[in-house]
Amino acid sequence: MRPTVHDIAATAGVSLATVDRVLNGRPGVRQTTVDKVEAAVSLLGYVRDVTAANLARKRVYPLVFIVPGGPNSFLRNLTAEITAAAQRSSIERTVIRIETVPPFDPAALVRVLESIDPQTVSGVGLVATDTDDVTAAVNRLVEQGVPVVTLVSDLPGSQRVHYCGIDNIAAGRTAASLIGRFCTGRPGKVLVVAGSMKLSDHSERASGFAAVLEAEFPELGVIGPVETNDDADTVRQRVGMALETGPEIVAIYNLGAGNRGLIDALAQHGHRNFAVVAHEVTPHSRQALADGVFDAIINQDCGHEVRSAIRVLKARADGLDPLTAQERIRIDVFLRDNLP
Amino acid sequence: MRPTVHDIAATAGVSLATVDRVLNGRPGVRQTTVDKVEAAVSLLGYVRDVTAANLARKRVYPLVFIVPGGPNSFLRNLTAEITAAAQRSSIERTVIRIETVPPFDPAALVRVLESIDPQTVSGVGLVATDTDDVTAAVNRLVEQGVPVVTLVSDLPGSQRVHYCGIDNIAAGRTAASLIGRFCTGRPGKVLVVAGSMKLSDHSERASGFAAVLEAEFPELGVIGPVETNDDADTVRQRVGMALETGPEIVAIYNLGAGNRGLIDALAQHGHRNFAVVAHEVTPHSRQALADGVFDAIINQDCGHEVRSAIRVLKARADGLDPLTAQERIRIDVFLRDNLP
DNA sequence: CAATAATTGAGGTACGTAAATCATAAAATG
DNA sequence: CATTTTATGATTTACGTACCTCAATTATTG
Repeated sequence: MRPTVHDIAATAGVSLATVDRVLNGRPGVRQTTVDKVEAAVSLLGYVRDVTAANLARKRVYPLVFIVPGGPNSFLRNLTAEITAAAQRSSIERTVIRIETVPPFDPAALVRVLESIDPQTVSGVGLVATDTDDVTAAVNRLVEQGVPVVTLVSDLPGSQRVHYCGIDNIAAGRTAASLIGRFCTGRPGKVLVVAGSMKLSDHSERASGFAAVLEAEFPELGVIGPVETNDDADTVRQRVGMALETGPEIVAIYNLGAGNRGLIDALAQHGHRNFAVVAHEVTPHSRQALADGVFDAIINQDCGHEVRSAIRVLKARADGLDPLTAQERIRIDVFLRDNLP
Repeated sequence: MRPTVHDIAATAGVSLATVDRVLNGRPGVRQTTVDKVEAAVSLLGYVRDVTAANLARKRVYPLVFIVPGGPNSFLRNLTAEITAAAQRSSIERTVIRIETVPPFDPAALVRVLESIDPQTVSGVGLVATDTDDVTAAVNRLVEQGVPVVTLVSDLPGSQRVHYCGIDNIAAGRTAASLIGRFCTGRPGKVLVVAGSMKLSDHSERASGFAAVLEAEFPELGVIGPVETNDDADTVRQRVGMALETGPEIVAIYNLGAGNRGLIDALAQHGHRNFAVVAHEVTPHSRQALADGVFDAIINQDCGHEVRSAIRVLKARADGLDPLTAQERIRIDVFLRDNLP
């Protein structure tokens, strides 16, 4: 049987009340007594029964998630996963509030971050735009004792306690490997389409992609990245233009959203056997992969990301270190045949 | 606040004891009273607080896992994951016993299955050999009320309550897609290496692979599958022989274990730019991928499989339906650049 | 109708922890 | 040394559920 607080009290030769004071960092215990209790804890290998503790203290974790609005399928899916997590609230003792902000609007993000009350909120998750004002607002929250995690897109210079998302440099490198091999020696250009270089996930993908292409597939050059603000119509126009004016294009890497626009552009153009790699499984991209319009999709499981974010925030709210090694989000590579 | 048994008792107009009798299926309650209580439950949306319930009943789940022994890296890793889960036992209220059996020995597997006491064991997980005697032994256990799950390799004709592993037909198809694309039009033969066609995972991969290759890449033919019993030395010999006598080989798909032997054979042969796809990330296969000897690795995360198996067995032991949709194990595709 | 059986209520204890109160003991202060 | 402060002990209640006992009520049977 695993040891309980009673066992600790007995072996340390102190009362239950003192054990409780030590374990929960309450004042009024001499250092020598603290040491005695901690010795007993490590001797017996005591671990607090978190479920019993939560039961006793009626703990809840009020969390806030900030997600950009707009039609982006991936972000809507992310929001749906947060909502699903909110519905498990009663089981997980979380109280989740979702704040929607206009996309590509750092100022709005900052306003929401500043409206958060450190007294009543025990953790914040956000999809960040990598700008100085957002970084500052995040740092301010963290300094007030509110753990903040970034989702999908990181804020590398900030004090955020964790990033819940894929390694985007590796994702870009993977895309380059795939495109390079799918083209096998055929020289030409790769059109790179991005949403915004202000999003660190996009800029990281672009740099990883360019690095591998240059090093391993010198016969392929890069056109772009073309910025589209993740708008499908813009993607359609820019890709259409590029395909007409650049006959040497043999592959396309869309590292941002707006896959619908890419699919439309390719349909208009009459397929010229491009190698096409895109990001995120959505209804449209899934269909394109099944139809052979896309060759591969690089995906991040946003359900995993949300659940990981919640675990990390809860752990930090309790002053624990989350097992960071177990919270790594994998880069999924989907071909037509392993699409779930 | 979420409703408690007290709330149920109050709205149903019965005592706490009666609510308890209904919720836990204890006898001695009139049907009309049962209905009243159940009406209150669904009216208030009551969900039992599992943590409090487990605390009160001091529930433990004694589980048995049966894994083949031998040097197979993947299976050793699987065993390590089960051991890791066993170390979380006190938290998860499981008591896990690991039984090691000789590999490729159905009779030994049957003996262990028959030694299991349905009274004291609340669930069993095993890596199955797909033979009739094993199927029969599994069915006997299930009929005695012990839920059984298969890990890694399924037992399709049996009564096992769940299969914790990847879709191996899809895995084979994915391998074919990758090899087909990596060869882009270059005609030739693909050498297929397997452990044993008695393992349903291996035979399913082989059939998925052959199907896609025939349908989509008619310029590529199949040699094999060569059976090796997952022994690295045998793999080395058989691959070496094949490469010498079959100069038209352009790609290799090892759908079984023994990657070490494959790597050795390729090294001896002096690389002739084969497209090589193998299964499972192990220290050797990881190195081979990094070195460019392998082009892709198809992987299943055995940590996920073990955790999923435990969740399913616990749920079934409590008479609950596990959320099968959430227990699907993904097919990971790793290239050099997205290897974790 | 009485005897018996089936059903329900009332109340308690337990699980492991949190958190509070109040009394007592020890240490520090003047 | 008396007084104040600080530490500690002893005890209790609570969280939501399980499970037990015993008494009381209601149905069912002969």
